[in-house]
Amino acid sequence: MSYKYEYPRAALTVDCVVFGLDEDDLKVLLIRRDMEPFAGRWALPGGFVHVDETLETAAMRELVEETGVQNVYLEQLYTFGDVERDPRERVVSVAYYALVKLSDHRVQAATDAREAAWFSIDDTPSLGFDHQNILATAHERLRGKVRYQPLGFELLPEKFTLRQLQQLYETILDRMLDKRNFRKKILGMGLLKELDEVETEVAHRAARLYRFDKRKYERLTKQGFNFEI
Amino acid sequence: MSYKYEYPRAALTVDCVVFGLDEDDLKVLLIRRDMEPFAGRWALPGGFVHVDETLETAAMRELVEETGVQNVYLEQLYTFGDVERDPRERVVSVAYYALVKLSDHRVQAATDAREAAWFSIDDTPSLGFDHQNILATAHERLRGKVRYQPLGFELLPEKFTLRQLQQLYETILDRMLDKRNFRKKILGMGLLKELDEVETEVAHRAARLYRFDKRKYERLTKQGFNFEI
DNA sequence: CCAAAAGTGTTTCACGTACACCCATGC
DNA sequence: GCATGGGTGTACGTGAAACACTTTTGG
Repeated sequence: MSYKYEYPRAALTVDCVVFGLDEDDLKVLLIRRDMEPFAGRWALPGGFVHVDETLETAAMRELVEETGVQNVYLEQLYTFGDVERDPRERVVSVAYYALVKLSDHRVQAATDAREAAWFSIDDTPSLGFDHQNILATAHERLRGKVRYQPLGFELLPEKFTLRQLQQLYETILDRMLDKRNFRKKILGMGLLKELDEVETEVAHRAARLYRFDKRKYERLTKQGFNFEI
Repeated sequence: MSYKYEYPRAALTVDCVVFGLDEDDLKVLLIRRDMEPFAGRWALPGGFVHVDETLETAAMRELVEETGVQNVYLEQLYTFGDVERDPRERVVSVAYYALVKLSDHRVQAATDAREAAWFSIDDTPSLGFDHQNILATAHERLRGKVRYQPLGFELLPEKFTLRQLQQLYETILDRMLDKRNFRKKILGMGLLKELDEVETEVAHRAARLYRFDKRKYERLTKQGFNFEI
């Protein structure tokens, strides 16, 4: 108890909403709390911001510590500052959302000492604090932003089929898309590099694999191009 | 010096980017600092968050205290948390942006004891802290959002002409719009109520006045309507 | 009567949308 | 050979964009 201030100060935390895509199921990574308050309840990974680290650094650090998740797309979501959002004391939380390639992270999340698990976004347990609210805000942001920014590729493996990509949009936007129109539009942007590979281990004709050309996207963006599905 | 904590804590502030529209000039409200650091320099209005008030409350309180601005559209922008952004100590700032009807606030801002003034967005003085960065972020957000949400009306008087509205979009989006197409589109949405009044004190044919029908907008939004210019 | 801005329709083109069949592959 | 999904083109309608002149009013 050795840090003193003239006025009382709110504590500052970060919380992370980690999204992953499992076939046609949007999932979120939760941890089970081992301390009060809300001990035993599921919650978003997160924790206190150290005084000598940036907010983004804190978010990444907590993600690694609590879930093993690393090297992911991370973006600030919103800052939640209701006075009573934490029963202990005044805590302001800067929320982030992360997009991970589930194929890379399926195992790691389970190997940590703390209990971490993926839940379908529509079937989450009751969460502590105002985390239900944070989760809903993140979901809404993802739905809104995925149409205008190439976020979706962060949820897929490096190499993917057009069907996977279409399914991603159908899952997140929650509506069916026409196959021919979808392919016309996405290929018409010229941002997908067609690979000389096809998917394997499927019991039917194998689909061609593509890779997102991030360099080209950045180049076009500077020239006024706008991504849109 | 009486509040003690086990770990050091960042201080928490709010900063506000207040936009106003003066004819065809987008302006921002700045205050001149009377204390170190950056004493004498211009900066965004803002200040420390009290431990018993929400972030939004703090932003509104600081706005009133420092500029006299009241009853404005206020929205959270982003939280800035670089470690060295304040030379005194670690300070995390939650930034908000506000849209005001300049006609209502032109006088008040100047009557406060502290010096406050409106600057053209493209001609601001050098700002203290990372406020130049916050300002740029807010400007970008406004430009991006004004096309998809009826934010613009917050910058105009209750009653306005179509010319004023078009000029608003031209100013914020920084490109010319076709008069006939603009009118067709905006009137086609059915969100403007045509009044039985015309502008006064102009040296030519007076234009009809309109009012934005917020109720109708909210009703349509629930039915899936999307505002777009 | 002149200056200044208000107000008004039509044509063209691009793009979104709807829609159905053959093909390649693994079992 | 059959089940499964991969891959492909066209027709139609809607909406965006380009574009110029007449009307009203105040001075």
